[in-house]
Amino acid sequence: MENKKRTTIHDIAKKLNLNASSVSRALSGNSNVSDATKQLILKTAKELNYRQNSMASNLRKGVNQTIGVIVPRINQNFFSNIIAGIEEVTYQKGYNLIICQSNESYEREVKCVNTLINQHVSCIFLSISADFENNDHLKSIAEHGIKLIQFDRVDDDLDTYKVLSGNEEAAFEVVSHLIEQGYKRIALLEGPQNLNIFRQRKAGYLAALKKYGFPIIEELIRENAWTRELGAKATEDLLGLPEPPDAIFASTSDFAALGVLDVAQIRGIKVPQQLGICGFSNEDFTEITQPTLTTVEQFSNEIGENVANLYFQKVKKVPSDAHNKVINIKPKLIIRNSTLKNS
Amino acid sequence: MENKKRTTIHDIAKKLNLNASSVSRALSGNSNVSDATKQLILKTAKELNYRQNSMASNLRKGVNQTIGVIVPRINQNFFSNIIAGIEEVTYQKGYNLIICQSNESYEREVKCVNTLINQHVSCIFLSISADFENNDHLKSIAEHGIKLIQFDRVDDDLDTYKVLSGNEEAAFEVVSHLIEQGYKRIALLEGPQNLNIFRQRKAGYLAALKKYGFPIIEELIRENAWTRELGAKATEDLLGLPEPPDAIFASTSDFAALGVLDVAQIRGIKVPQQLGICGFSNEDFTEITQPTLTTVEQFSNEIGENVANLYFQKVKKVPSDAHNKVINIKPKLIIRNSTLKNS
DNA sequence: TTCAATAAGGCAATCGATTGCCTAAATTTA
DNA sequence: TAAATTTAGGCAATCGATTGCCTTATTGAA
Repeated sequence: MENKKRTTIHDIAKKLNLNASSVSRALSGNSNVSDATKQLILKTAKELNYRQNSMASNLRKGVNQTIGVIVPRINQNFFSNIIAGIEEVTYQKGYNLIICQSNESYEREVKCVNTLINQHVSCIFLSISADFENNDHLKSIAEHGIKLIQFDRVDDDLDTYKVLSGNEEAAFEVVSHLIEQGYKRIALLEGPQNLNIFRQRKAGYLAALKKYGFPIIEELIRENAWTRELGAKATEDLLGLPEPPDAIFASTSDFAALGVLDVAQIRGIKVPQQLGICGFSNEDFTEITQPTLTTVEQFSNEIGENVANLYFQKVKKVPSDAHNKVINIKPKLIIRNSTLKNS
Repeated sequence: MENKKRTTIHDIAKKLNLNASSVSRALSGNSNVSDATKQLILKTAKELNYRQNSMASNLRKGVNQTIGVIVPRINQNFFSNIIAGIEEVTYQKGYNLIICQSNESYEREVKCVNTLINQHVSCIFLSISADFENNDHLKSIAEHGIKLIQFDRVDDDLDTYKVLSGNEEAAFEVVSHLIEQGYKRIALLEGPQNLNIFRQRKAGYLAALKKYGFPIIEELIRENAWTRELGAKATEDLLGLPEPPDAIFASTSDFAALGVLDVAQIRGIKVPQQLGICGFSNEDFTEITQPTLTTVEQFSNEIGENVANLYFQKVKKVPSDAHNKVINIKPKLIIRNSTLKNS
């Protein structure tokens, strides 16, 4: 049933008593083929159901219209929206996407990189995994003549184009907003500090405290609270302090903020009156909770579009220029009820 | 700075005064190479930073360890979870994934298929777009010797392996549950009927009504309500009827159910006492709403895993057998407060 | 010591498309 | 009409890896 043999340009050539080179030229719209034979070739190509073999073509031409994308998890809103944004642009350009997920594992990230190198992709778009160890694998990308664009979670030490979200500014805005709403003891749920994004968010938190002359209270800063459960657990701890916080900034994610809200509801603590809560990323559910959650919109789709456009407009064209350039996608503070103490 | 030339097996051969064939054999772990030279080759391969060119290898071997996936939208939870499930399996097998989104457009779906055919992927996993027109493009997949597995939204006319969610059974269960809770006039928000999944959900709805001897009331069945906004609009209409429904089954999605809930809250209608609401797909937010939403869990991750396993266990091995086989992933009714009138 | 069997590795074709170079025919120009 | 130029299309190498076949060299058996 299955035609194992696919038709090649040689089949077309044989049928028309021509040489494969003419067929190739006709199909690629090249000159040096008369209009009559060109039409004939196109017609028989259609008849024989011919499809170009991209592998052969790419091999010969030494290029590959394929881009590799590595993200920690495909099925996280933030990343799947970035991928959607990337895909929108690359599709227009006729490029293919090979998508890999590192599952937050360094080992697996290395394997993904190796696979993509073997595939000779023309560029890799990467957001590093949570247990990032070192950038040897990223260096080897360049060694094999492959471009690299980092986004969101990046290795600062590496000299590549980067597309970032303004994490520090956003966190600064969040904390400023909390302070202006009258909150006095603001706790921070922070993520793994080997990731730039969490370092930056913490920096923004600290900068805002400093600006307003607030003291830095170490016991109000909690590490590794990035799931709903961990957010809840950290909140239990915080609320058990002799001097508990009156606001919690879940800088890790909206899920952590949800965990905070869970605990507040269980304990009958009024949000935002007794406790202010702010998350990060503007997940869908943040406008459904009671009260609705203040959060930060990161424009993930735009981040993806920018990454892809960066490749086509800069990296692909002027490779030597592709160093240490950073694009910042400015996030936006979305103020909702969970922090509106004053209103 | 960039080493444009990547090392090939010929470079290694030249350096060691060997023939490329020996290098190839050594690297592929083949016999016919002495252990001494094999070690030598592996060592120099590492020194020269050699990476196999998958394109060349695939071309020669006539195979391609790549699978194409086409989904309506990458950034929809249901689909991104399926992709994550697929990726988990294919990654283990050393296969790559090329992911495309049709954006619910038939034209674009056709283009995606063509791209994947050109890429010589070994199999395509597909869920059809909402404005599906005909299956010509799907037929051409087989004509080019490429396997096809359909999942979730499938073309029934086509003779392929399929992985489905038990939509009809699930809808039947939903409506039975509503009836058992004492709801008397149950409305249906339905999706485009050219998609099998929505036809099946409607069939389940009708079957349940029939079983319980309930009449089919056409004015309670509303088409194309699959977003939050459209769900809200349909609800406004329904509640404006002389005899409004006392339950609404948003078979299209949880988002539509959310729209229903919006309207109920605006109008001060008590859920579940005055109006029962049930959604579909078990989105994260359904357990956050007030009241929590009854819905259907589809186990999207498992669907993805099944699709991929199907390929490796059946389709790849016994191609001739790959016809008209259907795997059903049984969904589960998640009963929450929005339909618990009795309790 | 001789012959057979095995091991090690080279040669060259192949996968399918592309492209530089060359030739023959057709067309233009002088 | 002859020379110059353009056009059409063939030839063969190439991209990098693989593999069937063949040739030596080596080992073992008789």
